[in-house]
Amino acid sequence: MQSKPPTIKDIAKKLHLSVSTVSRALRNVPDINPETKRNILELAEELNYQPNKLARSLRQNQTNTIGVIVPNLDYVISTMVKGIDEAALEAGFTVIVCQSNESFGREVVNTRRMLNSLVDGFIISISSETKSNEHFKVLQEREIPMVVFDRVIPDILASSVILDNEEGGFIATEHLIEQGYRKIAILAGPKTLGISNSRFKGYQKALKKHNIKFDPELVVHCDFNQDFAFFATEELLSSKKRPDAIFTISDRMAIGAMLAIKNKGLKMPEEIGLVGFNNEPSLALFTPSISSVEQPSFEIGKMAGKIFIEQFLNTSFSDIREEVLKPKLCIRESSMRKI
Amino acid sequence: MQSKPPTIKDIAKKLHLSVSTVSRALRNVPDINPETKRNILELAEELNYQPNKLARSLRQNQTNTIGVIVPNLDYVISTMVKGIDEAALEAGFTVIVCQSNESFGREVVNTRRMLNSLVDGFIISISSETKSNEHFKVLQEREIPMVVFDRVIPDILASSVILDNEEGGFIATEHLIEQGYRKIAILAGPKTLGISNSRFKGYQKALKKHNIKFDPELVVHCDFNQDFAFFATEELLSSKKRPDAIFTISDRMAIGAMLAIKNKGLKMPEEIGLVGFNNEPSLALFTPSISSVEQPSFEIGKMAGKIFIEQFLNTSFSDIREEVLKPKLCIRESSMRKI
DNA sequence: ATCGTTTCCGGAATCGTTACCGGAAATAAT
DNA sequence: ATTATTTCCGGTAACGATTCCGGAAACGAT
Repeated sequence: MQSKPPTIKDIAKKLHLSVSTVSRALRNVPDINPETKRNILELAEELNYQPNKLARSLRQNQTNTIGVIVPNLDYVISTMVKGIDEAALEAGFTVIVCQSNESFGREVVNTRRMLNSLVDGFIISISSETKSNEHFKVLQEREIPMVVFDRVIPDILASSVILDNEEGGFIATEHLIEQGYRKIAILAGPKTLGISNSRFKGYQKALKKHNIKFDPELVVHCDFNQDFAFFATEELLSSKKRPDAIFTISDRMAIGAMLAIKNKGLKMPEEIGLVGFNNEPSLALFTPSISSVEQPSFEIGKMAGKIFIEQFLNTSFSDIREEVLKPKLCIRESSMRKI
Repeated sequence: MQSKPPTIKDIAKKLHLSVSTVSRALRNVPDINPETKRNILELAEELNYQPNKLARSLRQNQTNTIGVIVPNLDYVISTMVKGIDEAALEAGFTVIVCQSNESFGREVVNTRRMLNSLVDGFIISISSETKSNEHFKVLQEREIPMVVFDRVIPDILASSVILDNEEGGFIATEHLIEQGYRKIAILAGPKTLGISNSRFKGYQKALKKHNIKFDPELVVHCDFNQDFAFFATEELLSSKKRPDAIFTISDRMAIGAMLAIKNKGLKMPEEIGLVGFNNEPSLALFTPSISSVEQPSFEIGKMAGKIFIEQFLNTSFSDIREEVLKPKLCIRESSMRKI
């Protein structure tokens, strides 16, 4: 009994019209008698007609779909994706999300697969492995719209929406300094990532401003990973130069650090301070609750989406935009030594 | 300078062949001279030819894409989706994920939109609002393959993969009983959801087995929501019949409950026990760490994916399968009163 | 009455691919 | 040598929509 979904042809036949007339009625174009249009729309409604998107996209060479490529779907990024989603929805676009799982290979594959006429363009946050940008240059040659966000791609001509990561590193560090901490360690992320370096730079800037000598031994580069952070912290705590505060550039790392601190039996915030980055909701639930740098994730995503749409609709060559949004410090128990 | 991507036609023209020959070479079909096939493949490689999926899908009336509709992307469900992803990848399928955000309306819309020739079938976990299943009956009439998982749809003929939720409720409750708790409250989810009721049933069964009288006042139905759970727990704790243990059917609710318990100044697990459901990773990080029922999420997803593929490839009418996987209790500090 | 303009519609090409049919050439069988 | 069978390839019609072109009918103006 399986009946195929009705097509434009079925409607045309039943009303003794041509497919072109039906097509005109179904879209919002002139050159159509209001009455016949009404008839067509009625029958379409009755048959529950739904246009075949494949056919339309094939013909129009346009899919009204944005390909979003992200390294993972953690709290921050999934919030950003929601922002993209909202911007897309408002413009009648659909979003397809692909995780690269921090793998360069999958990033390349995903880009290629989506490019096969599935999407009109891309909104991208690169994987931590990604160093080359060859696979994106192909897109540029074909003039396929592209916006990068969060983790941007160096040396590529595309609009970008990012957090002011340097500012984030700065306010976190300065806050610790103001709370009286002096030997502040940083758990920085992988050196390959721009966001790591920017946050690290902000850290250094804050130290300099307050005349605290920068000590390279208090810097640990490790993966965005709770376990790595745990071990790194253990090592820091048992070294001669035991820090009296730790700034981690992600919350996962902050949690790892906290576990190590608890293990060591140190009191927080009295003996050691801690500030994370991202402000994931669970931070408020720990004892002590953990301070963190909050970023406007949803807004970043939404802005990326809006810029994409804008550039897509602008047939004329639109300008490259670089949006930088400001972070905000969220102070909790883990770093509140002074009342 | 934007050059359109090469098509099968371009290849044909350059090699003075017909498109049908090229098409044959590009697929794995006989009726082709090995040498010409080699030539074609070489040129395709050189031009970096990628088949246009839209055209292929339009022609074949098949997209090799599975539409996955979920109420949200929390820890458990996103793990399940990863399982689906893996099964799909192995079979050469792509997955498109859509969140209904627990809204019936969006579920219907998403289903309809995806159905417009974007997907070959569905793997679904319904929203908590969903009561009617009309929008799925349409799928059945068109014989569109469909597998339900996690939260199943009542009264519909489709294969399903779920957790043994009754067993989950049972082992959690029995564990609390074995730890000496007697007045065990349950924060059950929305009454509309099958999983709520099953877990509740398991709870009752455990009480009965151990000859503990069931007390309806210790049952609270509320949303899967940390705040609701917080207030519900506050109320429970200040009532005459203050419970000495709480079983929540989700971890979010467990966290809410724990906050209320801490607020009240009760000692855990000495004065009150707590067991959650889902075993989210953060549970281990709280003090005290929270016990929870773990489900094999990835396996559930992967099995759903496999069954889908199987049914899709089986043109003959395949059997309805009902897979029920077993949960596992993960005991932590929040419920360990006896050593 | 003639010509020009609108208004409205149909025909046909097109998007890139696959599927079916048939036919020429080469090979095998009688 | 004739027939039968492979082997390999081309032509063409789909799939379902959009788009361009042109033309018939209706209307208006002179």
